[in-house]
Amino acid sequence: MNCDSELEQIIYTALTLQDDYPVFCPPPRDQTKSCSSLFAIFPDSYPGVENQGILQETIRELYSVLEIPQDPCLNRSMKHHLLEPKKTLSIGIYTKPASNQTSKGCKRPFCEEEQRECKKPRIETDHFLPSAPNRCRRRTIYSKEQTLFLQNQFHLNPYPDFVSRCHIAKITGIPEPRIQVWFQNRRARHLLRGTNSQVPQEKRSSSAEEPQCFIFRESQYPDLWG
Amino acid sequence: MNCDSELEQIIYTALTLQDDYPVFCPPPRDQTKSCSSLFAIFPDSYPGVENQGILQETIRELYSVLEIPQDPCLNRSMKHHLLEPKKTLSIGIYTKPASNQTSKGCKRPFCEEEQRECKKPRIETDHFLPSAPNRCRRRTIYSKEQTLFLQNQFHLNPYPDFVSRCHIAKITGIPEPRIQVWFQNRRARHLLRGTNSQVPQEKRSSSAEEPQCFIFRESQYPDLWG
DNA sequence: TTATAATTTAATTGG
DNA sequence: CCAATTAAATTATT
Repeated sequence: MNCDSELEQIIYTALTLQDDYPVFCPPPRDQTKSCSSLFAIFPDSYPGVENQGILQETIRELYSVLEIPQDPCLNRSMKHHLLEPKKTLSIGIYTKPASNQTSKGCKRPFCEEEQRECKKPRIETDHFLPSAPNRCRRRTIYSKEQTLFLQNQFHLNPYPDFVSRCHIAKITGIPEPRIQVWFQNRRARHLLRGTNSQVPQEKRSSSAEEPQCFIFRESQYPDLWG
Repeated sequence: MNCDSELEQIIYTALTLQDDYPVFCPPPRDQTKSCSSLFAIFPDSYPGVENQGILQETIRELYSVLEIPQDPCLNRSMKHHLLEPKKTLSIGIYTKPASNQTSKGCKRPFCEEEQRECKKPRIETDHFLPSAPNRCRRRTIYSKEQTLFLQNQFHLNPYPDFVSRCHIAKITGIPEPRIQVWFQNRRARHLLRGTNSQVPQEKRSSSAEEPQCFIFRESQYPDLWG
């Protein structure tokens, strides 16, 4: 896979995260300044990438659609891919130092107490947090076709790396962090780990060998492409 | 609480699991060899525990009563407590490498397909597995006193940890996994949908402070002590 | 039918 | 990444 196609995958997957981030990230303090300050963090050039202009534009669109606030909330795999210095695709997104607000690296939506209240029907919780639509994301249900596809992918490789998860995310339309969680839970339930059996038995694929070839033909999962 | 009393609690609780494991674990292939091969997995000594002989004997009894097959099926909390290397109470139960049968680490009773069949009225499932009495455990009923005690404990702390659940299990005679399920269901019913009030409202106890003191005086629950 | 035990699964936390 | 546990939703029993 060349750089451009990989970049395309990553950006596409990042775009699918947009449903997550309005929940995870509080809105920026000053809406008027958010855009300019946000775009200012991009470097002027990205060595190793050919179409600089398109890349810049795509990244701006990426951030705009994601509604990433001053402190970008990317998950670890995302950060790793975007910030990895040795990759030829190193983009280099920098985060501004937190000013006054205690910006926690928020992969998690809320602290413990807020989480408690989140479980209640929310009668008295909406007198603040004006723009937050619904702070409770929980419990997304995947369709039959999505689950079937995930199960098939799990059978092929129960340990997909970030790029593979991006592929799966693109096909299923599920954000990549949800894919990651799904595989974690699936491994916990259906993969006996740690115990002794040295039978082949769905093992973590060796990092040395080529990642397993996934079946991404549309004809096999027409419902996902409806 | 010293090591011996904690060990006593854990072992007692493990013994109360006996009703669960004949369902969770398939019977060993060869009944005549199960005992000897089972006892062989114990180490010769347990550093940090005083009464080695009594401990050995207790563990043998533990395994015997639990009818644990070659691949012990302990739930995760149990494994964590029994295998935790830094605990002074580290017992160190080893599992034999699986020989020919595909032994799964089963917290769940059956695999996915078998699990499906369990939900059905079971018409065709009993032509094999001769000694299994009833593969569907479901629906234990707790006595008035047990329920009352659980409710009181729930009022004191709706989130008991493993050790606390072991205490409750010992007093009530209910296996620890059932205790856990009971608290989960209780929280779902009486904690979350409480549209009523942000008053003290039964919150998860902070991990910093001492775990709440449970009332374990026999005089309060005479019926539980026969 | 209601109450509730049990099951499944996505999500969270901490290491 | 894993282990443990949670809430949410559902299933199923009494």
